[in-house]
Amino acid sequence: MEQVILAKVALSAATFAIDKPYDYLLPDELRESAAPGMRVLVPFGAGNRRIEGIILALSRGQPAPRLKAVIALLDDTPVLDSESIQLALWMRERYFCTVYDAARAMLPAGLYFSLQDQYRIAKGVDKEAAYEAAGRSDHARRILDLAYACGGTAEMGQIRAAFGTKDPNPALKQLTERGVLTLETSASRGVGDKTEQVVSLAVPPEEALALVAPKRKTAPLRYAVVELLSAVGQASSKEICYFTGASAATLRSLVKSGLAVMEKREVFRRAAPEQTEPAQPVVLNEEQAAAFEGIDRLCGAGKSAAALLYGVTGSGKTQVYIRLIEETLKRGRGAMVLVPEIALTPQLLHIFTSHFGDAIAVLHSSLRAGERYDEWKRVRSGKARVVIGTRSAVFAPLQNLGLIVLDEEQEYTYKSENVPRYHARDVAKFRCARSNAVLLLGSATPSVESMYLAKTGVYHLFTLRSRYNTRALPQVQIVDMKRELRGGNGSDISQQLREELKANLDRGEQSILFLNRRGNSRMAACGECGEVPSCPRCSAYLTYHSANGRLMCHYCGHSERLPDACPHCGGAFHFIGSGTQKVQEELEELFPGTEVMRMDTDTVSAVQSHEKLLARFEKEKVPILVGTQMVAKGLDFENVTLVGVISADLSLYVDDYRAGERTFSLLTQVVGRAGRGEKTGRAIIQTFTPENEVIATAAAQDYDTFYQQEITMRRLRGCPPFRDLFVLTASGTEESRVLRMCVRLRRTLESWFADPAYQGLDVQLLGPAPASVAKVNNRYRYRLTISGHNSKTMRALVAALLCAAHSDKEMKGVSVFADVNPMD
DNA sequence: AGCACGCCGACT
DNA sequence: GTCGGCGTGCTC
Repeated sequence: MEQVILAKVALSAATFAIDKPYDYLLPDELRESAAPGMRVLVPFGAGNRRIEGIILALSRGQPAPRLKAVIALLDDTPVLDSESIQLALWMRERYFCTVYDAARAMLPAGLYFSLQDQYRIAKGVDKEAAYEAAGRSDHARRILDLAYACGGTAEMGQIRAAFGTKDPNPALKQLTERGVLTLETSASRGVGDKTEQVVSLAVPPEEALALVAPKRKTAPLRYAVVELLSAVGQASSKEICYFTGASAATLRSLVKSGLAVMEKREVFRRAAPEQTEPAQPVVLNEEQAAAFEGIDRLCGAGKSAAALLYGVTGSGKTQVYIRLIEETLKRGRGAMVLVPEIALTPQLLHIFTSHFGDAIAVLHSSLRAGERYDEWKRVRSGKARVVIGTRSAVFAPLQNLGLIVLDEEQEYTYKSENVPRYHARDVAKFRCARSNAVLLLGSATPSVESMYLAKTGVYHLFTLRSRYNTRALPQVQIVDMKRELRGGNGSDISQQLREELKANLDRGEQSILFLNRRGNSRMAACGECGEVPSCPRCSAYLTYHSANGRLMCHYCGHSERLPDACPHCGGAFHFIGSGTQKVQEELEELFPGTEVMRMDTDTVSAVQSHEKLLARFEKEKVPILVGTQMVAKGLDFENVTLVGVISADLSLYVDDYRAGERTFSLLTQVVGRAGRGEKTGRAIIQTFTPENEVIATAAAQDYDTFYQQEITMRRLRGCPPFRDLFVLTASGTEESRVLRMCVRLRRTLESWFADPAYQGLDVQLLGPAPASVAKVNNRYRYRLTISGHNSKTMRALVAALLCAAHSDKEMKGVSVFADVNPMD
């Protein structure tokens, strides 16, 4: 029998339950150019709607009767190599996402296509014949009217809009079958690539305002947009939406009514790479050299390995990284450095640029789509052989990978909270295994999991115990805030801290105060009745953005103007939140005439200003800096000799097995900020629970004791690394149904576990319980947790459960997803 | 998810 | 009689 070429394709339209490689026939004319890793346009489902897919493999095979054919190729070179395809398949199994979800995470947004279907009147069909074919069908006639009105082609979007709630598909199908219409699909490159939408007024501002003013009450957004444009002339549609709360639809309607015009404008790509002096060669001290040699030996062995570099704050891990990368490049291989957040590591970026210059590509989420795409291409082409970036950079198309460094590996930003819910550490491990590369986890306070694996010999362990220039650790003092309170001091600043600050001011030395808050956001609260505006769609408070003066919801994006007065009692609003402002005020009262600099999301908007603030703090020797978590990271200032932690407890008493680890890490980092220069540093930790072991060990900078306590607790409580938590989240608009879904899931699992085949499986079911944010976007969320071991069997069970939930007919409208060891 | 097929009520 | 409602089942 005649052999044909089959393409195995992962589909963008597939959900997890139906996701698998689908077989398509590859037409002869595509045989030459098609290759695995290319995206394709294929028909799918009973309606043969055209969707995007990606070729996973090509093979010869027998023509099956129900096989459909690939319509077109969307790429001329593969966008994924075979390793990436393997990784995508692995991610599906590991993170319960579709293969396409995984592929999407690997590609820069600038590569996305948006598919547009359009129906064209077929060649050689005249108007009369067309309407005859439409017969008495009202729908078909309307489609033809539309097509002829638009010069013979009607876009699917137009047709849908014209039909409203009615379904145009039967009529379209009829016309297509009778040869009157032909379907064409065009693929255009995705959003934001090199251009942005700029909106400006089409008429003079006064005229525009006069036109929208009468309807100010009924169409406030239109008015707000016109008002903004009158003031600023033109703005990108993104900015307008942010500042006014208008949607893209509002902008379109303004354009449609002739008030505004929208045009695409080129935006400038990548700011010219900062010119830095070539760096001096790195000189390692004895300890660093030992670690370097040990790790480099692993790299040279050409086998995959993982190592943990445990180096106390200031022990110079970066120098070790640089030497390792140099050697990796010498071997002709590529290297990757992952950091928790690019904005917080300007110094690190600077150092790497000065060492590797143009060989570096920087990838992180706040790059514009075009910039990211450019960097991605530089990596793929081999021009850039060192990649530095955040979580998603772990997918960079770096060839011949030799080394991946995960700096500050304990940071939670390495875990994705969106689909695909991957952990960069796991993906890095996979890539290293495939490329015989070395994974290096670096940290001053390693995650308990990683240290456990290092201690049990799974990872090689390298330790840097001495601080750079053998500087002494700061002297740490714990202050009991309960006693302060009893002593009549209700403020945020204890007696001791005040005295130390005074001493620093007298000596002309600088101090940093750290507020241990998880979020940096500000809420509006009524001064009279205490009302805090919350989101109408989510069970969350709205946060106040001073940049646009609006209240916004972090979960669903809802945004509203800050009311002039409390809608309940008419009282005035004031702002509560990270509390940095309050501390700033207290300090200004304590030390009149002293400048107190504040750093939180309210004073920091972009990467730039974060750096600028710090530069000013350093250069002008601003006496006191108050800030949230962003002051804890990577700041090295000679003249800072005092660090104060205002409220050490706040991150500790939350319902998360990682709370201790996170608090220890934060406190250690903050304390390490003191005394980087010639002078010895001091640190003060204020707490209401001075007896707490996490705080005590952090104050003593005693990771080993902290680790021993924590690992014992993890073992006792059945938390990672001893067990894994599979969290299933059900969501839907009806709370009772969502809860019922969780109960059903639990029952299903219990019945499966009763099967003798699973007798040996060591599992425990917890919940259902409402998610920490119980409602998002009007959808209620409940969670069911399975504590067990992340084995193939367990993952298969969870996958089967998701499929069962999907096909549960009584549970329509409730969706379920799974996450392994989530971060909240 | 999204679409077709199929089976019941209210309309020309 | 048919148009159109939404329950059910499949997607190469």
